[in-house]
Amino acid sequence: MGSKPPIDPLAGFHAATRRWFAGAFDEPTRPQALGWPAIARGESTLILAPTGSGKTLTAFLWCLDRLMFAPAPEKRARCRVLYISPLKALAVDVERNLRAPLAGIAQIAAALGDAFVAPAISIRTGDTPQSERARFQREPADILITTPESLYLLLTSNAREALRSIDTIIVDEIHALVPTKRGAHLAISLERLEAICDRAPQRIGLSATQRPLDEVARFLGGTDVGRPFQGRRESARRGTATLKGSPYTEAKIEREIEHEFAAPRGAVRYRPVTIVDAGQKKSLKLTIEVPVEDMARLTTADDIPSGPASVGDTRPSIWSAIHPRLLELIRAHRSTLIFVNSRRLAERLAGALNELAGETLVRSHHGSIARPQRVEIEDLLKAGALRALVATSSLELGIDMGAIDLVVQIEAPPSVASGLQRIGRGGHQANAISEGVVFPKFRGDLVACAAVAKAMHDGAVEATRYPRNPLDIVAQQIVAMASMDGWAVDDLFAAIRGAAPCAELSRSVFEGVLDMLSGRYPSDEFAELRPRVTWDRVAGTVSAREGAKRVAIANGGTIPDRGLYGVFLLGAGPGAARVGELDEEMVFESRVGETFVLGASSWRIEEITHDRVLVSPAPGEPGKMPFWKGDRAGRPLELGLAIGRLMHDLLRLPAPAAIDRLTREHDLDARAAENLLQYLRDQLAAARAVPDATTIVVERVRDELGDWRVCVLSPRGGRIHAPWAMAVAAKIREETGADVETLWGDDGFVVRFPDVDEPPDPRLLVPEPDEVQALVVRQLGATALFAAKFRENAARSLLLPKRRPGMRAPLW
DNA sequence: GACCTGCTGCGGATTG
Repeated sequence: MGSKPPIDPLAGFHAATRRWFAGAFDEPTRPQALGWPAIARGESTLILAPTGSGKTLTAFLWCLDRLMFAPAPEKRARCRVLYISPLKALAVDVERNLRAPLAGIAQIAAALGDAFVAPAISIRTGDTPQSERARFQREPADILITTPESLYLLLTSNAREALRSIDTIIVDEIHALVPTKRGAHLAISLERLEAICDRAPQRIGLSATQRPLDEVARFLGGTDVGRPFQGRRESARRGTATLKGSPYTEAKIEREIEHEFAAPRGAVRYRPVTIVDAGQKKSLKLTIEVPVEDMARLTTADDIPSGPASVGDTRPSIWSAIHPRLLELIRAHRSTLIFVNSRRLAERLAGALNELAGETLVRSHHGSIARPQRVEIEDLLKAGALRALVATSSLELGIDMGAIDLVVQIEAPPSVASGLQRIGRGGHQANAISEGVVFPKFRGDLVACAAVAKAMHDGAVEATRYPRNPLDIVAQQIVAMASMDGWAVDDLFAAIRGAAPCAELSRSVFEGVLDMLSGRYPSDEFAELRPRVTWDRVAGTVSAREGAKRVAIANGGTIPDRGLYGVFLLGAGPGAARVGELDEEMVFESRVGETFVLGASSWRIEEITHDRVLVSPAPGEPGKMPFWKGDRAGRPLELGLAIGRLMHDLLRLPAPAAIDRLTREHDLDARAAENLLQYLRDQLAAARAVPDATTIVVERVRDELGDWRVCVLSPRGGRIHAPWAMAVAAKIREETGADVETLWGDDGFVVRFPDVDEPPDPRLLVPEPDEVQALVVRQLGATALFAAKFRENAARSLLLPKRRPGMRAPLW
């Protein structure tokens, strides 16, 4: 850790590898120079490597060297390197990026007269045809490139035999997986792999800037308890001991859940992982630009309709000032990448810019655009053939986009980490400065932009944390594991606990999952659920029941289905000409003959079937803007507090000093700084207080119906405000009997009191710290959020196995 | 009044 780079990081490589590298590059990048020694020593290694720092070779060059110049093993033990990407597009890109070094090194080795093996590479994702899947099983490649979901499927099929010889695992863009259930799912898959491997594989993780790196390293390495050391007979004996104890009372479960979150980490032994922090602070040139004099008094009308409801609407809008300025920036640069925070805005902005330009200068890119079109757009951008692209976070990570020389961010990015990722997508040739311009949309947004800019310069990314004890993931993996092997309960428990997210899983909660999977439900209401496994408590074993494997395979993975309709070109062949997808509700509100916009092009609806929308192109025609319901990101608490501190400080500075600080430390242009200060003055005049890191502002108003509404203003973000609003609703019901409606967001929450004459008591809005948890727990079950999350968790636990592959899954 | 809510992936084994 932190060791000095050796004199020549290439010294240990074969002569051909060295020569090829020296011919292709000036010198190793920092991640390569620092990472290779640890990899060469065979240590599991986490490398923090910025994009564009040659991370493919950082992770792979030792593998390639070894695969080419070590004697080839027998055919069935051929597969030795496993590469895991969170994105299919990145998997394809990596395969392409490996070709040049393989060919180059081979050529030099041939010239030198040295014997070498030409390693075979195989990609396995959802796009891989059946024939190739079968071929991999017959003739394993030396390097397998795959996704977390496909790895799970491989481990749950006969193809897993080819994985036993794997000695190196590379997890790319690991930061995108760590804080998610997708990551927890992968962590257990890695333990399943570890359990079948001839020897424990070396794990190599590649990460963007993250904090704390220890947490990411624990995730990568897992724990030592995972490897089942005990014989099965002994396991069985210990299994019987748990039979006598009565299973669960509600109080016991509550204590267990409490314990899960409070358990000290001391007892767990994590596998050693060498951390190589090769991140270097990238030079950022940021500007927060406000293209109007006064954001509170907008004069010009926006001439771009934003949907059917606003046709003919000419409300003043900041967009009419942003659009021309954006066009100016695009025309002054080679390739501009514009990030927005929603798909709808991506479409609208691309359309507006093209209209203003009088040509198709700009395309849009987001999760609802069909993959072939996205690939085409990405290629154009990579080649520098596209002047500008409006994207959501779909382009935040993954393949390198060398040609971009300007990144624009519309409104504050969702977090400091994503802001850094996004601005870093520009100018990422070694040591180039990343240039970014941020346009706030409204005055409150301006404050957030200012706080993020400073935090980005400081590299103050939000702390990352992997989920603890995700029982839905545990359930799914247990079914998959049992469908492949009979397991002693102790071994199963140990294997699951090898994954860092489950390292502190308690025995009784684990057995609770087994209870559920084996059909022991707390109520007859659930009796129709089919048990997936048989748990023999006397023998201490778990085995699969009929059909378990099919369910595990057809419902694997963690990403919830959204019930989207596919959009296809009318008359095109099956599978071909997919344009993208639309939200269920959007489709229900649409009729044949209407036009809508997708991918910055217009389409006419020709037919709507039960699972797809058939369209024909309608170039040049105005269309309505689709909407999609995504998950709300929710501002991280750390960013919320940074915003709060900034407001607090600014209020206590004389105006000239505040302006000075905003322009010098927060990258605001002069108009932006003046607008921000005016905003704070206006808020002070209106409410005599500004919400900040230490002040919460409560405002009471009567709405149009005469009902009381109470607004609680705080910058702490939706992740805090949601449970806070729930606690408030519970408290109000318990103390006054009234059922209130609540609404929350990143800047506070609103409570509506129907049929109440008296102005509500503000003390109801601020529950005591020691009552909050109980209030939230009481309220939670009645919320729509809980219902949605419960449904997702049930699906991940394989309790809702209704999905048919390739078919739209309706949400009701 | 003004701004108006992300992304990621996706059967295997066998039969005819």
